[in-house]
Parts: sequence; C-alpha cells; structure tokens
Amino acid sequence: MNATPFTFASWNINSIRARAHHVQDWLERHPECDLLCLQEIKCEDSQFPAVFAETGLHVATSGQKAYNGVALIGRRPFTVTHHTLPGFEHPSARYIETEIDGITIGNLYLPNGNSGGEDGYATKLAFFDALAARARVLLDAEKPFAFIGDFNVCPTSEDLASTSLPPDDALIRPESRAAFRRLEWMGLTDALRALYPTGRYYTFWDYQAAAFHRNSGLRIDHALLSPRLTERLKSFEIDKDERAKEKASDHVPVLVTV
DNA sequence: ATGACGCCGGAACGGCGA
Repeated sequence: MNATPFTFASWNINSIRARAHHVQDWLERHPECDLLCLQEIKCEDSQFPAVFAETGLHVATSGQKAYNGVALIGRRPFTVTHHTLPGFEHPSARYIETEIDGITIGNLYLPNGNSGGEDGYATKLAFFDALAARARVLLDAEKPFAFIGDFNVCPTSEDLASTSLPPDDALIRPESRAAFRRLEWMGLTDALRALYPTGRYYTFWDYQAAAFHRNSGLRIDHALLSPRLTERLKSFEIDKDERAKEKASDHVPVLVTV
C-alpha cells in the first residue's frame, strides 16, 4: 500500500471568476491538498483565471459559457482521462476525470433536476445511469477510484435541515436517493459516512433567509470511494469556515485524505 | 410563501441554482 498520504478536495465554487481569490487563499492555507476539484466554474476554458497556472499549479478544465463547468487544480502534473462522462450525451460540462498517483478521480457536477420539468429530472437520472456504468468499468478494471463533487442529492433525511427543502424536491426525491444508493450497492462507500455513521453534516447553505446563520443546510457534496480506496481512507473534512467569508460560495470545500 | 440571494449575459432583468 502507498504510505504517502494523498489529499483531494471538492468545492462547488459558484463562478471561479468571482471567487478566484478565495481559491488562491484556500490553496495557500491547505498545502496538503494535492488535487482540488471545482464545480460550477461558470466560464469557458479560455476564461479560467490564469493566476493558477501562473503560480505553478496545473489546471485542466471542462468549461462552458455561463453555466456548469468543472475543473481540476493540481500541485503536480496529472493526466486527464475524460473531459465528459462516457454515456452522458447531454451537452453540459459536468465531468472531468484524471488519473493521479495511481488513483482515478472523477470530478462531477450532477444536474440539480428541479428545472425543466420531468425532462430536466430525467437528465439527472440519466447522469446517474452513466455514472453507474462508469463505476462498473472502473470496478471491473480493479482501479482504486473516487467520484467526488456536487451530487445534488441528500442521501438520507439526516442529510438536510428539516425545513430546508419541500418534500418533492429533486434533491430528496426517492428516485434520486435510490440512484445514489445504487452506487453504494455496487460497492462504493460514502466517505463521510464511513467515518461518521450518524450526525448532521452539511456542505451547502442557501444564500437566502439567513440559511447559514440558522444552520439550515444540506449535505450534497460527496466522495464515493471504490473498495480499494476505502481501505486507505484516513480522513474526511468539511471546511465550514469558508461559508462565513465575504462573497462566499454557497458550498464549502470537502477534503478526503487516503 | 413559485419570495429572499447571487451568478451570468449584456447592459434590464430573466434563467438558473438547491
């Protein structure tokens, strides 16, 4: 087994151009983070702030205009294996995958599923189907891997403040939770719950109605680990302090160390 | 409480987010 710790993190940044300084500051305060997975960069590849590459970091993006978009920022060079999720044909930039230090990491931004009616919701389930198919491929190859990012699902009733969502919201619909559980049944492990089986942990607080002040949050940013990576799991942290900052994203960073 | 807040595009305010 690899004795050197490896730390990877996920952060839905809600526009990288609006919050590049937060990411820079955060990376300076977290030298242990080898790879940062960003979601909702909300810009095209060419608009991603140059400051990261200019300061010696390694950047890969799967961007698009105005909406969605994912990116990887690494301390060391890495290889991008996929810029889209195989089998997910919808033209939104929601997945980028790398292999680094022998670990495959899929950085994902799942559709919210509340807009676009039943078609919009079907797109969310279609992403889950493609993700399960990708998991099958990686499991069969016996790769140590992780899916990390904004899953836009609260897996159980313990993963949201009781008044934060209406009962038919796409983040808590039974089909959404079943799709998440299906990945667990395939053998993937919800890294936070492996270490903290019970208790309320949130990664998102709405901008509205003083949600952070009231701790009316959601746990929707997750890391699902393959069996071989789960054996190596050392810690899972939620950087809640980031939410209290001026001009914060509505999501906070989560860190996994193996 | 189809609202609040905050991003984007494009230069006002609708679309989208969760």
